[in-house]
Amino acid sequence: MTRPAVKYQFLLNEQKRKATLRKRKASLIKKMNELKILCDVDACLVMYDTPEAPVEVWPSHSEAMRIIEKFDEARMVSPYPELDRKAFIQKSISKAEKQLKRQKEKNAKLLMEICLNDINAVNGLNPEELHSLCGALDNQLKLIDEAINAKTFTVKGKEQMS
Amino acid sequence: MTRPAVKYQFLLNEQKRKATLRKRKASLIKKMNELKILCDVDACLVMYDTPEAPVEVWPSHSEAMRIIEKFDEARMVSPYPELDRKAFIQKSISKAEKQLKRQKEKNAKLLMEICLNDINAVNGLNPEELHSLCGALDNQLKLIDEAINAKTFTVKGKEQMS
DNA sequence: TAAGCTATGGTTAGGTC
DNA sequence: CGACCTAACCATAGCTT
Repeated sequence: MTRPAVKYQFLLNEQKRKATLRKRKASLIKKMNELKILCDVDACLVMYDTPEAPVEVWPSHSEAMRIIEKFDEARMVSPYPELDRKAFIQKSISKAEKQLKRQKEKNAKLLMEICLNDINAVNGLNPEELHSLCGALDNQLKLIDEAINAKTFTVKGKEQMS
Repeated sequence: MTRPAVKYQFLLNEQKRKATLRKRKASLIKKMNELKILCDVDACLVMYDTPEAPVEVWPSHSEAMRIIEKFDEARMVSPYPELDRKAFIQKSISKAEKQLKRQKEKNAKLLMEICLNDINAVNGLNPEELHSLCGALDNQLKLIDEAINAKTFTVKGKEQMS
């Protein structure tokens, strides 16, 4: 990046490579955390140096697992193909319940932040910004409704199964 | 970051948040790719905006799956607990073979890069740098040996099973 | 081997189109 | 909504310790 003294490619010098890896890894994680805070996205990073090296995950083991589960869902493939249909749906219900819980926590956190930290900021907002804020709150409420509906639907599916 | 006009936290203004997400996401991926090239690490990023939004993965779907498999291994838990022992070990063999293939590809790529692109750089290296380069090549050879040994061991295990 | 420093240049918030 | 621009601001290669 900064002052690329040599060509922009694999660093043959092992010492330089290690130093660069250490510095840039820290920066990369910092950037990811900033993005998570600023935009409230879910993100995780999985990295390893060599196939023999231990895997490193950010921001945490548990959050990475949670986010990667979403990735598995997106593949439209059950990560547990051996489970029968009933067990898989029960698993989905459990997942939906956890998601609802997380959504509630997020909403509560957002409201707390607004109430505790941004009361002055809210007072100082212009009409357009206030409109945006209202929109954001509406979105949060909508998300709560959707999560509740999703749960209701899932529970109905469960009842139909048994 | 740059000119943080407001507080460093969740961006309430949706338009600003989207713009920031777009810009920073691109930078984050760029940084990750730079790190992968400069230091030859395996890394992937999994991210989604809201639980309803589609999952985004970098650098690619297939590479993310490969890297996340390594993550599953690190959990010391089989992602397929229902498979019997024989099937699981066969799966491990297949994985080891793929890993050996990747390692060979990496070594070939490294040697090609040195031969094709860095012949002048190698000529211009001072004794200390040449020493580092030799060390790096030794490491590569060592990794090849280790991969071969790992495969041999695995194949033996397979034979013992049948 | 890693931490601290600094000049250089890459990143990015805000504005315009 | 996003592409483009510019003035800050920040990341980081090369050194030193």
